[in-house]
Amino acid sequence: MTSKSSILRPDAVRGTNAAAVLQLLRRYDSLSRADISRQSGLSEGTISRITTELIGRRLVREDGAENSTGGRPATRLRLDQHHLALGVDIHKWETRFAISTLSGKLLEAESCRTPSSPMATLALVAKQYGVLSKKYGDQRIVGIGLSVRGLVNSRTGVVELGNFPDWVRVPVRDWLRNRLKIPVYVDNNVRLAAIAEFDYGSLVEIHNRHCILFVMVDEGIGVGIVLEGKIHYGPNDAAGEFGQMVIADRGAGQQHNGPGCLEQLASNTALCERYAALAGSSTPAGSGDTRSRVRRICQRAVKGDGFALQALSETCRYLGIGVANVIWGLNADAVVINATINEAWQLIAPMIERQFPSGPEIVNFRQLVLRPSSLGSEGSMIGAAALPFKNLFTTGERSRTAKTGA
Amino acid sequence: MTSKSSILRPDAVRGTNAAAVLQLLRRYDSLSRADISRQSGLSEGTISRITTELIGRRLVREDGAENSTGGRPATRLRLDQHHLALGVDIHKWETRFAISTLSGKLLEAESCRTPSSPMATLALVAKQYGVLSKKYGDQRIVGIGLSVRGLVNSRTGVVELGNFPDWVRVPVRDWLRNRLKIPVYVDNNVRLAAIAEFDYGSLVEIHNRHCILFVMVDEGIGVGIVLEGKIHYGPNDAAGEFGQMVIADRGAGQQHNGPGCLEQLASNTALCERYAALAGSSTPAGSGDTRSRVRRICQRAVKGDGFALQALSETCRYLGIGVANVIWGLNADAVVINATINEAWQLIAPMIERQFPSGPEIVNFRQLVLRPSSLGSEGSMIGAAALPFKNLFTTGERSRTAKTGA
DNA sequence: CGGAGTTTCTTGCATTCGTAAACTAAGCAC
DNA sequence: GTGCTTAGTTTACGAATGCAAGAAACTCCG
Repeated sequence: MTSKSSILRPDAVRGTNAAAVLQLLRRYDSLSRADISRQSGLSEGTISRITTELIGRRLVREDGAENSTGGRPATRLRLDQHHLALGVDIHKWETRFAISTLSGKLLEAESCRTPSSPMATLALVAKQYGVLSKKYGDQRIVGIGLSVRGLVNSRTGVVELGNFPDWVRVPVRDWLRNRLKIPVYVDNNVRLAAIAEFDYGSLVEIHNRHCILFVMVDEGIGVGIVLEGKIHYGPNDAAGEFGQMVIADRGAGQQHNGPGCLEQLASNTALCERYAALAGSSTPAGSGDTRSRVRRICQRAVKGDGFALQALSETCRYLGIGVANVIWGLNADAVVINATINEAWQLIAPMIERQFPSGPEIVNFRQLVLRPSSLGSEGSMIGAAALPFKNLFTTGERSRTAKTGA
Repeated sequence: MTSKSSILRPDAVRGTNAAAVLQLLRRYDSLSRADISRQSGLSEGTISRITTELIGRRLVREDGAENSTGGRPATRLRLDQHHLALGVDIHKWETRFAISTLSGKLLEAESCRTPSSPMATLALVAKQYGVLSKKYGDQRIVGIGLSVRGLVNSRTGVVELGNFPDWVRVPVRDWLRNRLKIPVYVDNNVRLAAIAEFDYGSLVEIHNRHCILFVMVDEGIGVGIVLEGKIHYGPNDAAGEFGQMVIADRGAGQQHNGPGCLEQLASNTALCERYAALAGSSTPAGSGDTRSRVRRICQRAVKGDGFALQALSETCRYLGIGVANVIWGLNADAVVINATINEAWQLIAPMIERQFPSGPEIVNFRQLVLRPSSLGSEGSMIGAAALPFKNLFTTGERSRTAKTGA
């Protein structure tokens, strides 16, 4: 396996380099051929040939000219907006749809209540695709990407165990692909948000980083690990469950989701319970879902409410310990937090950082960057809608999408 | 950065494929050209060209013929034993030297007391190289690999902070290279042992695995993370310090090597203290170094000694929690333990495994393999001695070593 | 206004790969 | 010895990149 996958063929070269060109255009939005040549190190001739191919495939588009700097003015190249993808983000109560371009811009978004059964949900996706496919004309939507909460096998496209009833071993990809005859991709929402943050987020410092921890806190805690620009899936597509990490062992027997694990100590639920315990039953703790309760706690903390501050501080202490644990092991150089408590970022950032050891001999935490997510709750959606384009940016994917248009 | 590193040139193809061929020969010891073609998927013609080049560079050698299976008998190919590397494993008290071949076999080993200062140690290495270089004749020793305990930057070859006095920012690589004019490589002992286990170890199940945790327990705890056959260094070459992971937070302020961290709970030192506390001062707990004390505890546990068993059990419980924490996050599919307590493997394996959650919905721990290290204390040495050959197995490294012999 | 200088982009040729297929080599079986 | 089978080599061909020459387009300056 290791041997076969590391084999190279001459025709794989073009694919890889074309992917690198597309990546550059995604990051810098607009570049001339000469710019690409300088950035990539490939010769101008090669870039010229690659771009004409990409323009022919309608992946890249010429877009006016730069001002001259004393010579022939450069032609601006951008990602073409021709190809579209349908992104679907399935929450517990709400399912959202969006159309996205190659550059990750969402053209239109729509949302509706999530049907009660998995199959009804898939049927809804199929119906929505039908409508949009007609609206945008022939062949423009090249694929569907779905974001699902829970355990997803992205290789088989099967939702093994969703975070909602009845989502057990649902063959999402095959069902939709057989019905709609277009490529379908499925992945976990945390990983998708992590990838979106890296590929389409606006945090400039992130792009140069080699090992990024993307921490999503909601009613659970999940971590997306981005290594050298690629997400780490693990052999069973189950990596990132650091929420189960035991950080406050009390001697009891170990079990799934036990009392001392990170998720039990630092999730939104934990924060709410902690606040309720402190403030007593006098405050309306039980109203609304967890997320809006957390928002209210944040607002009170910002105003100086002692109970809110204390609850937030304790929660962040545990979150900081958890993140620090992982940094010790992976030597991550960037941590991106996607959490409801980001609302009070100015307060929580130092609370988390306080748990990071410092000192002249501690090298793991040097140059570490801690940032709030730049995409917020849009992350999984953008990641989902980018899934059908993923191969273009990694292998160049010669055969599909092609149509050798023109 | 990401863009430049992902660029491919046509001439990089040969290097990559040659490296794949060498990897195959390393794993299977002996293969015919036809075998290599089948295993790699490359055509027979290409393999023929690659092997003649490798034979010319004295990296591969023909070695007799197989018995015929009805046609022309196959010519056996093996890694050539011509090129040698000097491996140096620096412990606190002892420094060991060994000569290794391309296939990772140690030809001769020698050891002596580690000098008190870093520079005296390097001078000793230089002297030893001089002796061996003469003994083995011209140019046969192509490089030196050093294994050092502590924080090592393998890119710069600088020992940032060794686990012995005065080893602070020692430019090991440059000092030796300038003096001896041959390539010098330095790395951390845990990572080297991890790589050795994967590349040269005899655990067959390990080779197919995608994410391996190599856990080394001594007076501290370090973890080597092997992803897709390559070790994870992290941006500052500081990954693997899971020994600092907090697993039993007691509310105290977080600090380096604090009381609740894995290393404090599951290292050899912790086991000794635990046993001493249980058995009281009646037993000779203080005699010998930690490692031999741990060996004695293991022997007693095997014989059924209650205190020894309890101490071992508690220690393994923590070790199991720590390993489980990492598996949740990385979804590793193999764990290799290199520890003094491996002596009582039959006892400790179930103690560790007891901390691994199981159940139909737990996918992270499915198909997980837990094994004792097959190389034991030899690991770092083998890894060190393999360092000078590393590039051959990854990029094919056309220029160096070459000499275009013959 | 026109030529020199400059920067951008394209095109033809040499080189380096791998594949496919023809071809040589070497053993077995009858 | 003749066919059959497997192993290994060689040659023609297609696909990439780099290099260098040339075409294109704009500025500057006399």
